[in-house]
Amino acid sequence: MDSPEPTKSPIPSSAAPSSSFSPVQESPFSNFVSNLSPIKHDKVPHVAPRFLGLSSPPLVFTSPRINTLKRPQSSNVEVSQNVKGDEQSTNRPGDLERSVSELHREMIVDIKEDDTKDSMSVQPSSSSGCVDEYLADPVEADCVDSAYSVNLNFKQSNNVLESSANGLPCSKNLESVDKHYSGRETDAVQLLLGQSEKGLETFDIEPLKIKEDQHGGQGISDGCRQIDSDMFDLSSQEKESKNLNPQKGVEDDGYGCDGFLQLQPGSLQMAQAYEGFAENVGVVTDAPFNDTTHDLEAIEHLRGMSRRCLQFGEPQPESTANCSGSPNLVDDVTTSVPLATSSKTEGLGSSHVDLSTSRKRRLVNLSQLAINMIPQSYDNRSSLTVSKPSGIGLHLNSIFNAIPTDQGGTVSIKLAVDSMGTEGIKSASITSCQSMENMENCSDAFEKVSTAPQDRTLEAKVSTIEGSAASESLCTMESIECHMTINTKRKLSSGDGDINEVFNQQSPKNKRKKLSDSDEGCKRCNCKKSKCLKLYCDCFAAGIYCAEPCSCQGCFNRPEYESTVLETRQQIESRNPLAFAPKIVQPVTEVPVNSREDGNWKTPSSARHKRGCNCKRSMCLKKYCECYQVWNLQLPESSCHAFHANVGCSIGCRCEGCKNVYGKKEDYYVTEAIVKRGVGELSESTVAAKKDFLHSELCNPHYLTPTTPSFEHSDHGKNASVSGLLPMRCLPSPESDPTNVSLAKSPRTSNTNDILLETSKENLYVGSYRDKINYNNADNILADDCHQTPLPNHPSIIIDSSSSKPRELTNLSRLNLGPRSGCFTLGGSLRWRRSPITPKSPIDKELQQLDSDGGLYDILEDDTPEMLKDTSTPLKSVKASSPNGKRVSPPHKLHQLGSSSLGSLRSGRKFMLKAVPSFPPLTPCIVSKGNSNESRSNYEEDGSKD
DNA sequence: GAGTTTGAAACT
DNA sequence: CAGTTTCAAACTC
Repeated sequence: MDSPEPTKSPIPSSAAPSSSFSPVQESPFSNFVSNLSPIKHDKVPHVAPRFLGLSSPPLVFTSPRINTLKRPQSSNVEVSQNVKGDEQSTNRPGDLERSVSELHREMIVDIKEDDTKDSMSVQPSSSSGCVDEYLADPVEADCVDSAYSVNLNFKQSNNVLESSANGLPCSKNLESVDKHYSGRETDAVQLLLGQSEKGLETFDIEPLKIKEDQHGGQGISDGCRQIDSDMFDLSSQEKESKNLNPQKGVEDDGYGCDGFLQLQPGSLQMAQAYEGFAENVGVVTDAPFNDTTHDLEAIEHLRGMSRRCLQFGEPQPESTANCSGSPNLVDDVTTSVPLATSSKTEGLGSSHVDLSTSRKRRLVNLSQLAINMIPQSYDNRSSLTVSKPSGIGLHLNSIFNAIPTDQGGTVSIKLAVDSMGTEGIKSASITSCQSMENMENCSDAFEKVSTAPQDRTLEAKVSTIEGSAASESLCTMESIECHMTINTKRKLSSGDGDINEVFNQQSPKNKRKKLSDSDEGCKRCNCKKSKCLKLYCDCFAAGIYCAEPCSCQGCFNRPEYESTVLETRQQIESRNPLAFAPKIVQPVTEVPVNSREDGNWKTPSSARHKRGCNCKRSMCLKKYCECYQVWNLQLPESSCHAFHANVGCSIGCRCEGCKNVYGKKEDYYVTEAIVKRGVGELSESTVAAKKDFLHSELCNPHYLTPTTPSFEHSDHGKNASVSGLLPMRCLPSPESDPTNVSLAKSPRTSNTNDILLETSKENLYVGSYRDKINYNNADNILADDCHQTPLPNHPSIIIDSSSSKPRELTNLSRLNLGPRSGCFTLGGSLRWRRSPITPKSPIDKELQQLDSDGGLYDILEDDTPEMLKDTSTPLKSVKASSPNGKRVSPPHKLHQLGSSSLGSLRSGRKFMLKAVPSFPPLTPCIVSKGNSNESRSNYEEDGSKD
């Protein structure tokens, strides 16, 4: 079911309602699809399909990966649907199209004028890319989270792209479009109009002419201002001419656009137009329309969305191929364009945005987007929830770590934004993203952005807007984007299973291109004897299906063997609930001390390995060391991103002669000792650090994947000492040692986080509780929505938000429970995942509180710490918790578990174990609903066992 | 590309 | 729980 079937299913669904794109449509199928594709995305480059349906098989990464995977899927699904709709629309020579085409022309003209000013330079996707990225970010975030939730926005973007694709009679046109950047917008428009036949070149020329003709009199300088007005006018005209239902658009906006797209009034309109797009068959036309009518920003958003969609699109093609009721269209789009097309399409979409968008607007829009995005997550559930981590527990963590490390809390946000933008740009031009390169690029982009005053303003706005939430969303966005690109690559490359088949369908060439483009970095497994059914296999461990990039032999980690995979996963999880949990736990604790001062989060122990390494000869200086190891996301995805875990060794490590560059075990002790000294005192610096840390964490996957800590906890602390961070946190568990918490924390507690925990258990609990509440509220809302309108209604939202999140939320809401022990653990992990975004607002509040109370950490910690706290035996070393201690797939199931056995919650382990095993199936809401009980039962069983 | 080294994962 | 084996990645040549 997970991968293949779902993908297929979506097709019909999409096909059925060609015109209507109601988010609901995405529902089950879309969810499945999203899940499937997302998996791929997660691994990104490789497009490794995750184990969708597998309830137990945590989707690969219960935490982040799943989300990422899902996102792409959702996007794909949506896209497929959209495509269908587009096809229909495009195919239909409706009056709307005509009118639209006309409008587009006008639009184009206007845009060009604007572009000439702003974008002329911008045209190169790069410049626009930033904005686009920003805009896109939201979308991406949606996509990312959307794993479950199908972001309307994303859909819209997808729709646009698809529509464009549809409009393009020939894949070649798309390519040409890509090549002819300037012509992109026009091309897109034309495509939308169905003028693709003429060819890109003609488009380029025509639009220009049009500009001259229509706006010849207008100065370029006027472009921006007038453009806006013109845009509006045009939009209104278009609407009228098209007979499009503005209302629909508005309503739709309510879904997706409001959340993300709502930027400015104009942008809103744009968003609406987009939404209207999705709904209306003439989506394509709408897209252009939006571009023209709405602010460039909106366009960029759309573009970014489309772009991301495209990126996802790679997977999309798969999904589309699988799902698309009309293989022709799919084939046309996918095969002709495949990955490349996706990128191209992105380029197109981006180009539109780029051209149209002006920095200022961008800035504004971005800020708004950031804001909107946050709400959207709630509203839409889609992106915000993104649960960055969803992408990948470890990987994400590593990624996030990297980001924050570089620039720290707020900075990380900026990076996220910037990176988003840069990524978008690059991705536009370059579909394939190379993990490290991408990151670097992102960072570079970030720098660039920072340099630009406008960008700065944006950044500031973003940061201010939702603070951590925004940053998170952004971060997630970035990661998502990266993943997206990677995923697309992977999708392209991946041909395994149905999903893979889909890719294959697209076109080997495309795949190859993508692979080649993106991917050298994206390594995948090379298993020969394990059949990719053991943790030896990175893919399997990551919860991803093996794909083309893999050179494994006798691989069973494929959609075709889903049942086998699931069973195996279950077995492994039964042995070690944390087996699939992220290995790296966030550094919450450590960051503050050394790294902060230095500004290096990475440095010493920003993140910790769950179990800790056991190096004896490598001195923790080689990749053999899991702490030092460069986590290429461990997953294929990671490989692409190639994020360095940069995890310092900690007490948990049993390494000998540790020389870990990122933090020696000895150093860790020292730091701990220092911390201990100051533990009792929460200096302002610590508080600030905490704040920063929170922000960073928000961005960091760890939060998303608090599981690790919990897991560690759960591990029983076999290595109590082993798991540096976790143990630290765990120790504090009030229950276990309320009074001695600090003591219990022991050395590790030294970490600021630990300190915080120590400082006030109450605070922690309270904070965590609050978080829970907040999250719960949001979750509840989401959950309600989900439940009420499972997939269909809020496909995007429900589906994605870290796919599992909705479930979790629902579970949480159910559980709601409370009291800390159980609730906390679950809530924490769950919250984070699901609400990295949603929570933001709450988080911000909490941060503020923390400021005053220093409880922020609590929240953060709560996620894991609570888990840990709950864990009866904090000291148990990580190993104990998870012998393997590898990736603990966190959370998804945690909620369920929590729900199932609140009473058992106390025993962190039980909880953890339950949670771990019960990874929510990749499939979104549906699964969650249906499986929730199962997972619960499982958890409960585990708990009973415990 | 083949072989070696390494340490995690799995097994006993 | 400890020890051993298996495994695949990382590394070296």
